[in-house]
Amino acid sequence: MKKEARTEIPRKAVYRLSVYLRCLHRLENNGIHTVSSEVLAKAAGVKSTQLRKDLTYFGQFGTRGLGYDVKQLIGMISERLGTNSFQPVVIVGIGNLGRALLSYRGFEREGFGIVGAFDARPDLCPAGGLPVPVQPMEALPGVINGHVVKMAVLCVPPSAAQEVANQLIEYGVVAILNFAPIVLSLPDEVTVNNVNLAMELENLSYFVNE
Amino acid sequence: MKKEARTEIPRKAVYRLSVYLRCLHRLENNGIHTVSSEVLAKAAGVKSTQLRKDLTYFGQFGTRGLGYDVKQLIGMISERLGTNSFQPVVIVGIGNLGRALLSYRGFEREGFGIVGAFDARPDLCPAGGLPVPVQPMEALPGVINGHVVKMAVLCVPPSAAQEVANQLIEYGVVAILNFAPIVLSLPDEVTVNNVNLAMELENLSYFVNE
DNA sequence: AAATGTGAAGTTGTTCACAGCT
DNA sequence: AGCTGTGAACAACTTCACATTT
Repeated sequence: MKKEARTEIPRKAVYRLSVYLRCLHRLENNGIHTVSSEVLAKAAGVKSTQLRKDLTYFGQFGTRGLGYDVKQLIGMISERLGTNSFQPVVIVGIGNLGRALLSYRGFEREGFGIVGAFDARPDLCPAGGLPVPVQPMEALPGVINGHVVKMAVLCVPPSAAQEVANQLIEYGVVAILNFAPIVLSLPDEVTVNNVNLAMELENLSYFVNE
Repeated sequence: MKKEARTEIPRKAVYRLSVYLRCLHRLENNGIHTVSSEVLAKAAGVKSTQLRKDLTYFGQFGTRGLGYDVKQLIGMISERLGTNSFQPVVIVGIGNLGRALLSYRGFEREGFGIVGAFDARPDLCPAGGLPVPVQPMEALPGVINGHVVKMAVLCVPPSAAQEVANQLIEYGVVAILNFAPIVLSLPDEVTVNNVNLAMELENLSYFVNE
């Protein structure tokens, strides 16, 4: 009930926006200023009509007979995705995967910054080479409040995931990137994106058998 | 043109099969032998009609008035997903993420086994604590042939991804789990699942602004 | 009585066809 | 002439309603 106006925009369209953004950045780096829906769509692996339809969910940005201004489109999409402004993120659960994500440089480049890493047993997490220290769970509410954190990455074991998610929500987080292989039950106003590596492999496996 | 019969089954339904499988395993561990579509669907976070429709793509497995046999369903889904038999996997690109995936134990449990890890510069990959040694790219075709590998996990930098993907296909791989943030162009008979962490965060970020 | 399986209806997302700018 | 923007047609997926089975 809070996601009015924007809820009408297909979630898949929002996903594709990220793909377009990446392609546009590549074009920009190559010194290209203007691009047609045909060309951009091909780069993004979609049909040109879909690209145009996706963009019109957000407004009119093209020039008929000419195409789209690369810089302007980048600006528009970045703004809509909220990657223009700095977005603080916490990561909970510093096992193998959590550590890898902490070390992953890709986030900063896109406007995200990890402002806190947490684990139930920070003493068991080798601190070597991590950009931020691993803190105990007790420190979580303080950091979330201090940085006004709205987004969290969840890498705890499945048995702990629901409980930790509940805590995150309670402290003010409204969006969770969940790597734990369970279905979280959370209020509707919270957005959850699930990434399940075993599931992706299983899915591929299905298609391997012709 | 090769995916006859099976192509008719919605890809999303295949994805959900993995979710159901996980829930069924949990039920089995709790000593539950029979489950209704209502209960299983709730556990999986879908509607019961959808669960039933998904299952009927593969046959009839329930008993009216009673429900589904947990063990039997597990067997059926595992077989369809191909996780009953051992599925060898190679992983290419042993950076932060690649290393994390190598150390991730979840794969083995699901019937997958990493039979080879490869990197353009194995000398730069600290070998400590990895279950398999990191080999140079030259060793790739030999391993793929030797183990009849059909699936690969791709964690190389975006600039190298397309080229490495082409090699993998050439050597006989038909399914790729791609972590590189680019759109791979590959023949239709190859299945690609993309996982893009920055994109998942961007997507969440969109929903953070109400 | 309880719960599955399924055609039909409904919903959502994609593509077409072309009108409308530049 | 070229390319965008968009209502209408289409396709894919989901949900409903209920007949069917145990």
